[in-house]
Amino acid sequence: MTHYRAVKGTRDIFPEEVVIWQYLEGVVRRVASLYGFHEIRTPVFEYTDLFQRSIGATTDIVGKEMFTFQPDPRSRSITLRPEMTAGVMRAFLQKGMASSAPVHKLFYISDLFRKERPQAGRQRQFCQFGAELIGASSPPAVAEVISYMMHVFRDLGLKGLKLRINTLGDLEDRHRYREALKAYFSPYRDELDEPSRERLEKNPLRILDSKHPRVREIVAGAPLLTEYVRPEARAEFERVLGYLDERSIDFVEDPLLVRGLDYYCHTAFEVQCDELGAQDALGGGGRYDGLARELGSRQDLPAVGFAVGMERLLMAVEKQGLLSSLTALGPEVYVVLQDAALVDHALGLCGRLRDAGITAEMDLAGRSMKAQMREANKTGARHALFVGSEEVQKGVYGLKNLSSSSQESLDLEAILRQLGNH
RNA sequence: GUGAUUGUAGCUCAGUUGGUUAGAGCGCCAGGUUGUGGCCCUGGAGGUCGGGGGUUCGAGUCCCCUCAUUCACCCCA
Repeated sequence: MTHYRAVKGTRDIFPEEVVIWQYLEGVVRRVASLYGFHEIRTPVFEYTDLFQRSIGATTDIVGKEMFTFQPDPRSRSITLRPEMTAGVMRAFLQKGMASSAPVHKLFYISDLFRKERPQAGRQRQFCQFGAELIGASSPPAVAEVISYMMHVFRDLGLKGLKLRINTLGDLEDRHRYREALKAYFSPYRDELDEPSRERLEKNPLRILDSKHPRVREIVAGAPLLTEYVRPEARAEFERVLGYLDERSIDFVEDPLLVRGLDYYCHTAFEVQCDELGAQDALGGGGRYDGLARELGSRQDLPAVGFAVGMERLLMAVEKQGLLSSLTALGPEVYVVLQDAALVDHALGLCGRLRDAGITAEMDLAGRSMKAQMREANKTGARHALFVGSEEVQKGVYGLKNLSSSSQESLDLEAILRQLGNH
């Protein structure tokens, strides 16, 4: 054990596991193209104020979880992105994408950074896939985004996920509700836990999803957001639910669901998975119509999006035993040499095979034949190709099928012809 | 940031009331006769017992500190 370890909250992904990641990413990309979402990649860091402005200065993310630094004393502070939406919107506005088409559908698979204490399902560097639909946030647009997300889960074979959904109303609804909550909670002030007490002033909505037992009791009697959402907003929300029904997407309405980021309004949703332990949110999202203006856009840009934790997705898929058939493919041919003097010739053979599109490997450590055969077996190679002085002389090699153990002598042309067909 | 947990070979773990050269399984490497794998057999390499200090004739085993891990709170993906 060296004393160099991966930094707290980060981890390495080795080849065996990379196979799983590639599979997940593949599904995400394939389904994205089904819906017409196009991939975007933005820088891993942004100017700090972008996040302060978009996510909200009072949120935990901005308050204590960002990796922030200054490249040098005179330059602007920059921050490792703690989420993707802000950066995507910034890129969108910077390029003026709004003027090239009214609606854009973007998706991403990107690494994010948050300085939290690591735990099951939570790391300091983690990956999310997500989508942002910018330019519309009508019920069909919201349904489109949720459908994409659920489609990915469905294609992976995930079962028993719980989609919780709620409407936060528009800014005015929220404002009125906020005041009502303040009025309701104030008498209980002394019974609230420390964090909830702080939120009472800054962001009372967040008290609603507290896990503190006593706070939950108090919350049970609190006025519901539903009562403050005006009929028009409610009607829109109903349309969203209608579309979900039509697409057979199961959901549960949850009036207590409030998402943590300031920019959400109207529809908000979250997907839970029991198999994940304490951090059971697989993903979440919602509408953020006000964000573009918040970031300086002169026009309103309605938008909806979501993000799903890839590590959590991987855990869920693993827990549900959905990865059994995933294994890395071994080479078509493992070249086995009888004597170290023949490396040059073997190397040449490997080259010919590879040029013909046939995967080929050989021993690079000068090991015995027995060791080479064991290695061939271990790599999962389908054939062993024997190279000895006799073979080299005649130009005919032994090609052994490693699963049937049958072997035949063939010249290079015949080998290429036989293996090239697959 | 708070609480708890664990820390012995690459991995999973044993290690007896503190007592001679710290063990197993798996993995790895090499052999099992003359140019050929999977099973099996034999042998081998590999450990500052997380680190530091203390108690003791003697500590992997007890005490303190420290670092790291894991889980939970908080929050979120």
